[in-house]
Amino acid sequence: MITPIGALAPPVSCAECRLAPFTMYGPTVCSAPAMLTNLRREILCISAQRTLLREGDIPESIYTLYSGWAFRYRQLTDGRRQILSFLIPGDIVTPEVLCFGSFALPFSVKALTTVYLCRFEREQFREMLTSELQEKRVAEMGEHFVTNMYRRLTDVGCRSAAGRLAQLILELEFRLKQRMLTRGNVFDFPMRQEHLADALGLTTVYINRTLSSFRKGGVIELERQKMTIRDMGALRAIAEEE
Amino acid sequence: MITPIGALAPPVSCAECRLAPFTMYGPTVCSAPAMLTNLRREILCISAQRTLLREGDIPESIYTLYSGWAFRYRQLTDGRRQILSFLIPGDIVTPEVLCFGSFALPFSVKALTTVYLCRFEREQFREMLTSELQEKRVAEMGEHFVTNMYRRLTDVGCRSAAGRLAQLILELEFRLKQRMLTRGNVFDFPMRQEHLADALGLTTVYINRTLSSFRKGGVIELERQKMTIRDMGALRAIAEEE
DNA sequence: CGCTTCTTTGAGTTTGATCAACAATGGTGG
DNA sequence: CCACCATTGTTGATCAAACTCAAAGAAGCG
Repeated sequence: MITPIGALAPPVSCAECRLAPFTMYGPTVCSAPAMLTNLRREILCISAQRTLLREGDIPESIYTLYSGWAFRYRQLTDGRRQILSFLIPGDIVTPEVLCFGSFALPFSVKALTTVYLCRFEREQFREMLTSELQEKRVAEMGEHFVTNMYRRLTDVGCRSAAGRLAQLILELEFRLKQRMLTRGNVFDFPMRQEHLADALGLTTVYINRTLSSFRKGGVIELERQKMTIRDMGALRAIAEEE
Repeated sequence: MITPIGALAPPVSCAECRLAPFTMYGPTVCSAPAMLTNLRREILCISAQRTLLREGDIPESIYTLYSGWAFRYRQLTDGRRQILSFLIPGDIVTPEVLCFGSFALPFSVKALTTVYLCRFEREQFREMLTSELQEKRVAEMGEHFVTNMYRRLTDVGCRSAAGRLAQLILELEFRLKQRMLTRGNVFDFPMRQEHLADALGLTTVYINRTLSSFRKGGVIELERQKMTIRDMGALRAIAEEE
């Protein structure tokens, strides 16, 4: 089942969360769902376009994204913006705060759609994860995190427009599939072309042309915020630029 | 004093290391230099162009760079290469291994000049830093690390060739100054234009033209691997692109 | 000195940016 | 339900930043 974008509030008990089992805090939820529910301080609903966290903020809480999408970005003084990453349901908004403790954020976070967030006390959440031999999970998260960052940098530094876009689509498909948020090759894709442009270091016009070349080539379909991968092989080939 | 590039072997005792006080493990060295020296397993000398660590390696050791420069990079199948970061004397080669423990490296590391490395057992080095209330330092390192990564991505994604190059020069000047490795506005700059190109997502030819425009504008001088910033204000202005 | 690796420069090309106009789309209030 | 307006997406024409290819100079090194 695909989550209707930004529409669902989290259940009262974390035990009923259909998302949690597939996240990095999944094992904790499975072994002690009541504990997690107890730690949850608040459920927040934030509408599309609102800023959740601002560069320089020192967050005392850990937020998990239950439904809807968000993105993390840095803004230059002249208005240009680099989107650092997209957040999908089940993501922790600031994993680096889990790893390193609180510090002045070097980025802002904005809701792309309406989102529901679960708020936890930072230290409690940390202890929960670091206590019962789950440091491993935190470490794993850190690894994924830096690995992903390096991949992004490599993409933006080395790849053509088509390569970068294909790479991003594949990354999102992969992450959404892990969370059981795809149906076959169809999944939510709520970004405006402007977001894609800012994430990939391109302009909206060029994103548009690249997307339509994908469409004309029968590689993807994209309509009303739903992405369909029509030709996975072709998309992979474009991504690898072989 | 500027370290002659890649020429100096570390002293027998860490207490005499002139570099250590300015690094992230500095406080430890200052309070217990003998302990650090005891943990040091080996001193390695590796000549320029040699690969220190390969993508996929699972390092059991922590290496610190005592003298010389190195760089961390990812290579695409078609030969293109993205340099992720440059390592200068005093840097830990794989800080993420300190933060997250050992894992398959998502990048390779190569010596840019001849380098001297100090090798430590990973877990011992970690314990040393995490024991005596110095988790804070590890966390700080992690922060700097991710912050820097986001800056890099933003640079490559948003900035012009001149902006990126200026940004890189300023970053290196800043880091070298912290380690007392500059003399006024002069510092070592051992990279070939090829390395700059691969770090910034540009070509050598274009790096060359951008560098010579900087030179003609009286912004920098670069000769025999020595960089001189002639007009810091101008360089900053180019970097910010105001 | 001779060889190789770097750097520099020129000419021509490409990718992706800019500018501008217009078409869809979606949400709002009447 | 429709008219209206604000976003968002699409397309064309033109432009510029950065790439490619190629060849000649410097520098470094045994």
